[in-house]
Order: sequence, then C-alpha cells, then structure tokens
Amino acid sequence: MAKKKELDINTEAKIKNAAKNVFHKKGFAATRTRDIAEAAGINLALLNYYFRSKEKLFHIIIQETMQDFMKSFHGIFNDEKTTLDEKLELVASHYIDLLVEQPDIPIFILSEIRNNPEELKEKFQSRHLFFESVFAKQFQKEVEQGKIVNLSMSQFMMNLMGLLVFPFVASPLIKATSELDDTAYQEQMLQRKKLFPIWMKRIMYTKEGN
Amino acid sequence: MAKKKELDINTEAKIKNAAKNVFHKKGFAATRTRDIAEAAGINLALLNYYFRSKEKLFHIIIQETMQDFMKSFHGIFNDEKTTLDEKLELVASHYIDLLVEQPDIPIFILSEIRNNPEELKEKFQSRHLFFESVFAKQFQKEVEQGKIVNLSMSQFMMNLMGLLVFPFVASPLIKATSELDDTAYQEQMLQRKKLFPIWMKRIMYTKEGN
DNA sequence: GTCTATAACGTGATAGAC
DNA sequence: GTCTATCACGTTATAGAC
Repeated sequence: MAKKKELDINTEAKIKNAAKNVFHKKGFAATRTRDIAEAAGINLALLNYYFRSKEKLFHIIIQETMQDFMKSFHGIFNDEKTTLDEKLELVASHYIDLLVEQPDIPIFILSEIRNNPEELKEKFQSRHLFFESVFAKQFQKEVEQGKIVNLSMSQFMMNLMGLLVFPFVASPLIKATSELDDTAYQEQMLQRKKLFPIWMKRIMYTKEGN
Repeated sequence: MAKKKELDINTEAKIKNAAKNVFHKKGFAATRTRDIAEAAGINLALLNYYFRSKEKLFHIIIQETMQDFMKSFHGIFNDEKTTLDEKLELVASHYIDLLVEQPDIPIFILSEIRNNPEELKEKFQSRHLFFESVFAKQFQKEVEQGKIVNLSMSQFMMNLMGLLVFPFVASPLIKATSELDDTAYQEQMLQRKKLFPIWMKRIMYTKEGN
C-alpha cells in the first residue's frame, strides 16, 4: 500500500509546509522564524535543527514554488497535438484553478524577485520555456501568414501573463474597489477561464478596419 | 519669481524623498531606517526628529504614492468631452510614461497592500473612481447597445490594469526571459503606448463568429 | 537643527538538558 | 529528536551635548 498521507508524522514536512504558507503570505523580510515555528506547531529550535537557517529554508521554498508554477507551462506549451487556441484554453483552465487555490504565489514570486533579482532570475530560466516552445512556433507561423498583426511574441506573452495573473496579484484591491466578497470574487475568476481564451483570440486575430 | 527648486535646502524634504526611493525599491519590512538616512545624506537621529518613527514616515510615503498614482485616472475617466476610445489612449500614454519613470510603484503598492490589507485598502477608495465615472457610463451604454459583448465592467477593469500595469510589475522577469537589456525593454514599453488601445478595442468590440 | 553615543527591543541562532 | 533558556546581533528610537 502507498505511504499514508503524512499530516503529522514527519515534522520536517510539517515545518516546510508551514514555512511555505507563511513565506507566501508575508514574504521573506516580514516573516519571523517564530511565526513559522508556531504555524508548524513546533519549537523554534527545531527549525534550525532541520534547516540550519531562515535563508536556507526560504531558498527551498521559493525554489519549489517557482518550479511548481512554471512546470505546467512546459507541458501545455510543448504539446504537438494541440492547436494554439487549445493551448490558450488549457493554460487558462489550469492556471486559474491553481491560482484560485493558491492566490499568493504570483505576488510572492514577483516581490521576492524584486528584492533579489540577480539570484532568483536565473532559477526562473523560462527563456526557452516560452520562446523555444511549440507554442512559439505556432505563433510565429501565424504571424508569417498574416493572421496575427500588431503583436510580437514578447508583447503577446506580456499580455497573456497580465490577463492571466494580474487579477490575482491585485486581488485585495479588486475585492475592495469592486465591492466583491470572497465568493463573488472567486466566481469572477472562474468566469475568466472561459473568457480569457476569447479575449486572447480577439487580441490575436482581429485586424483594424473591419 | 517662483520658489527655487529645493534640492538641498529643506532637510525634511530630503528625508522624505530618500524614504520614497528606498521604500519603493525594497518595501517596508526590508528597508532599514539607516538606509534612508544614508540615502538622504543625513544622520539617523534626524529621521526620528522629523518623522517620529519608521511607521509614521512610511504611512506618509505610501499615502502620497497611492494618491499620486490614482489621481490621473480621475481626471481622464471623468472628462465628458472625450470618447471611450480616446480615454484608453490617454490612459495608456499617461501611465506608461509614468511607469517608465517610476517602475517600482505598482509592485510597491501591491505588496504593501498584501501585508496590510485592512488598513491600506480604504486609502485606495477607488470604487467610485472607476465604477461611477463618466467612463463607466460610456462603457455601460455600449454594453446596452450590444457593441460590447462577453465583457463586464469589472472584468474589463481587470484586463485594463493587467495589460497596463503587469509588464512593470514583472519587469525583472520579462527582462530575463526575453533577454532584453534596459533600453530594449523600455522600447517595448513605449511601443505599448500605441498598441494597448488597439488591443483593448479588440477585446471590447470584436464579436465571435466574424 | 544636527550630531554622537547608547538604550531598548526584536529576531535569528545555539547550548545543553532530557 | 525535541525542548527551554540564552546568547549575539542588528535595528529602532532616544538622551543629551553642541
């Protein structure tokens, strides 16, 4: 039988899990190791026993967070069997579900990169991930065919990420300005799963002067 | 004659200016008052003499930053004489110029709001700013006329902010993944001044099944 | 108003008993 | 492995001379 779901058994995992939650919510500078220990239900000394230092623990967390976040892009963007449009639908569906579950991830990654650009950027080696993907080839082909106009690949990627991720980065603001409670906000996000591909296609395929 | 440009005269202003730069770049938790004092070229004690505490100084800075950032929206969105399309062009032109000059503002505001949602959200009372503006009325009218489809006002505002602001929030990442140096990145941003309105119109006015 | 010196406190990390 | 107690240090804030 497979290993039982380890909720309380492994204290190392308990600490890591607590660290993930607290770091994601408050960022490196604002979290105290005591917060993590408390959230894990263990003593402060144990944290250093298992992970040596706050920094070491943090590196593990941000490393895994970035990796987990990016890995789905790779799978979706490099599938030879799906069209460009289908990839957009898959990306929206997958990432909006993910971000509804863990909305703190983008602002966590972005603000930590701001605080440590040189070190963290390289972990995020997404250059080839985006620009040398099957997706990029399909995109380029449609540009050459004149189907896509007024939109380079890099501008397109900014638009994609902006439409996909920004509503989560700005969620506290959106909730406030739109007077949405948590469930109403979440409904809006889920709605975007079907609307995002529509908007992206409009951006790609519409030509001015119709 | 108007008051001379005060670069060195007023030390209070010197401190405030240094605080703005440092806070914008590193956020509240990661900045030390010593950093600010050093950047201002003054002694640490003077900071407390003028502003009592790090927190008080911070509140002044974030307050003014938010206000400065939002105030142009009000002017542009409530002009009865411009059309919806013209407002989009004005917003893009104004804000992209602003953000090229001060790219740290959005990530600063967003990450500080994350760390203190209840307190800071209310300062950002942009509800009526967006949803009770002339812009909102013009938008609503086009929805009723069937010109705008598959796009509510709140979803539209998320898209607008996402396309406008996200490339600056994610600038370190974009520079890394697109292998752009600073000037190339800036050119891309300036290009968006004319592309943004095009894309927004595509999102608003295209109907599926053309 | 501006400085130096220092107090007061919070936080990361460790020693050492169990 | 896990805990309590404590150290070592950095940072905010203030006292007091000038």
